[in-house]
Amino acid sequence: MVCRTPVKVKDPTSHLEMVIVPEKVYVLRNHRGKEIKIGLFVSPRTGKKFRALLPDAYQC
DNA sequence: CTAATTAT
DNA sequence: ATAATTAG
Repeated sequence: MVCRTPVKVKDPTSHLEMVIVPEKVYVLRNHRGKEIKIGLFVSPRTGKKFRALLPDAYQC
């Protein structure tokens, strides 16, 4: 799932709230059916990669 | 602890 | 191979 929709996430490295497009998005579903969405991001400031929770209603 | 993904 | 990510 490659996305273009910007999301507001907190960059853990710079501790800044930023609106960026996730590089990759995937869903975690445990054996009990609980789902969460994770985005893989690259911080434009540090170039560091990080993962963050996405809003449940996020679409690419 | 589990799930999926991928950078390290 | 392991960390990181969330929530219950």
